Amino acid sequence: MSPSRRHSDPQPTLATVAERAGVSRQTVSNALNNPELLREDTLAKVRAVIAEVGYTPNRAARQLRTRSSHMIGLRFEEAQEGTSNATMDRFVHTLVEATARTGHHIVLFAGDPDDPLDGYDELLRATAVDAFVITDTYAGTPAADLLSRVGAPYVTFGRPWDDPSARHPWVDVAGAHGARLATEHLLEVGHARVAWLGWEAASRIGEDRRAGWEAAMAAAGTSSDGLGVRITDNVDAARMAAHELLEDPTVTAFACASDTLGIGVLHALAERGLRPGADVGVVGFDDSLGAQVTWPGLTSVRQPLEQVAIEIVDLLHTVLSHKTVTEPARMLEPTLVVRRSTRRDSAR
Amino acid sequence: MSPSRRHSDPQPTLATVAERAGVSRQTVSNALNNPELLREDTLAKVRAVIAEVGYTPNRAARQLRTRSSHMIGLRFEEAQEGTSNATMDRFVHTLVEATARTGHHIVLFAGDPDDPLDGYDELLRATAVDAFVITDTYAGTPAADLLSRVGAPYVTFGRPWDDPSARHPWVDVAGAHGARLATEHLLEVGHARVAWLGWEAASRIGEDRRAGWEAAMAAAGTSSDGLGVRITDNVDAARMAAHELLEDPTVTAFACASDTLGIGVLHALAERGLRPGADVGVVGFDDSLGAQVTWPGLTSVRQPLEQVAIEIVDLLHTVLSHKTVTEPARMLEPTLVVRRSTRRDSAR
DNA sequence: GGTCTCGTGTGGAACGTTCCAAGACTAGGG
DNA sequence: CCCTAGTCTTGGAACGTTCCACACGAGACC
Repeated sequence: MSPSRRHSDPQPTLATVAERAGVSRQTVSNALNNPELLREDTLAKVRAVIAEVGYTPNRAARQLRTRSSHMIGLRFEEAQEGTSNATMDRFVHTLVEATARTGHHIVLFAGDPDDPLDGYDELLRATAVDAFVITDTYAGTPAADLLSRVGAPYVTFGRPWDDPSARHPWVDVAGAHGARLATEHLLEVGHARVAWLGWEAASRIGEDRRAGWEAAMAAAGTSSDGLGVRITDNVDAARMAAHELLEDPTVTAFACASDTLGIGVLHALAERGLRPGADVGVVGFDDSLGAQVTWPGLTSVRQPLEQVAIEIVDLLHTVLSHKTVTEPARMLEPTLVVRRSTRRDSAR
Repeated sequence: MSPSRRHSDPQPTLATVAERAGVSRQTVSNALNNPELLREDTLAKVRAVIAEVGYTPNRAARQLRTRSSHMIGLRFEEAQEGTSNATMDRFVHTLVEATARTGHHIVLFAGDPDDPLDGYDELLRATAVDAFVITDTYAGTPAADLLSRVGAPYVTFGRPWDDPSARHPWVDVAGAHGARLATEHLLEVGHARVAWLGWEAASRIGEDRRAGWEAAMAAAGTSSDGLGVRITDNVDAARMAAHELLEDPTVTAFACASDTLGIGVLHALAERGLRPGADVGVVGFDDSLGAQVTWPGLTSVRQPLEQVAIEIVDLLHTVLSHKTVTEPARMLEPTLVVRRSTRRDSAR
């Protein structure tokens, strides 16, 4: 029994592979990164040895030399009730899958909720990540500004609301279009006066969606006066607002800025003995799990989050390969998922 | 204007700091990693320079030398409808925060859904992560077995169902206890015959929870014969099962293995014109967003996911510092969140 | 006064990779 | 036959950090 016998064989390195293949280290490196430089038989031989010993390049060494970590930073925000938080993992999952295809990984980091910049520069200075994906553009874009200033690559999910002249790459979903789809659907189903339950005026996203509702109402030639309400994103606030609007019997439909609000309306209907769909139409926003499971099913605007993630990775890839981004801004369109809350027939 | 002027100053390194502070590289390294080795004034001087130039150690270099990346791998599973998926981001968020406190980060990776091992050894061989957190112990623990075999550290969320003799560190929530709490609560509120809606027998977690219901029923001296049902985790299956059970007028309460099933019961009640809480009691499991927003609010068993994450990080920390783990298995207890679906008074 | 210890600080080497400049071999042209 | 151009391969250096062995000076002890 040899005394220095290791519990398992040490990790194979470039040198190990080179020796076994009878070539130099650099040749093995080329086999991995520039295979076209090698003669066919040499390449085949090296590859065989790589497979045989199960060699994988050491990321740290590669990162040290090339100054690129193949890691993408994503600040994982505090789970805030309501908004699009619940839909976040649909997005993150596709992001992980899409980045994997280019050999990148997603690194999550936390940050002080009161400091939108916290965490970014630490990772950057430690050269732990190559780029960032920024998802919170609700409250301006301080993180994006910071990264621009230090010249770090990033892509945002969300347009630069405050600065239309910003030239950084971003992907967003046309919320106004989604609200318009929702409203048009309700009008088509036969509702004349469609109310809007939206967020406070400070929310850019909320105002954008509201604009879609207004546009659809205007296009139908219906006045939207007194039908639009701004409240906080919370079931009870929506329930109470719905009760108030339903005092006017001509109001028979609600388009909402979120599923939470839509569910609040359903609560109000339940309390009034009104049937969702048959009596009053309701549309939510985000197609969250809540919309899917709540009784009797809430029609909702679905954001193409998978596509958003794919576009973001595509932009990241372009930015990281130092190409100029020809089209840095991409706006995607949401779709409508119809459920029983907008079906006039009460048949199941 | 100097011709070689860079857009921004290059990253400061250990050498930069050493030179400015008039000490050697090693002394700066010690200031960071072994401050007790330095004289007080030297330490102060070095720290001042570090702060002044904004130095952060390069992770790649450190990782290369110390062979530890301070990264924790987490395979981000496909979002599967139902189960505890919806609650996953509550868990992940705390995990990120807790790991940050020890200077670690979470790296997400994807894997072929059909291959539970996919992705693990690639990260491992590339020395990209120090350890893993494994969250899917439903279908056995092939990933854990792989990691054990190659000697890689890991902690699982979920006990080793198939192998009680397994000695790896894990954290889990006592599902049986949760179901027991749910059932006892329903009995206390005045329901005599509490039905159980659970998953198929193949689910270890499902059977564990069911055992809690059976225990509570037995303790109350009530027969549970014919009251336990095994179905797939889906709203409609639960709705139909509830309709069937409600044909027996003595059945006035349901404990469920998931919120999805609980919501299915609420659908059935709505269709029968029965009032949740007042007429029939319903308890779900997981305290998902759905339980919180669905009308009129679903009482549910809440898993202490934040605590689970904290315990996992604690175990990871112990494992990574090569200490022997004194208590590798930790079972946490869930709590009951009471909402209107179990309130007999119909007052709001 | 020499030696031994202790508290501090130093410079060389190493981690595993890729960049760089140059070497070895092959083939083609004068 | 030599020179050159081109193809393929090579060893040395470098990335920024930490490990290691050792140097230095001060005080304690014999």
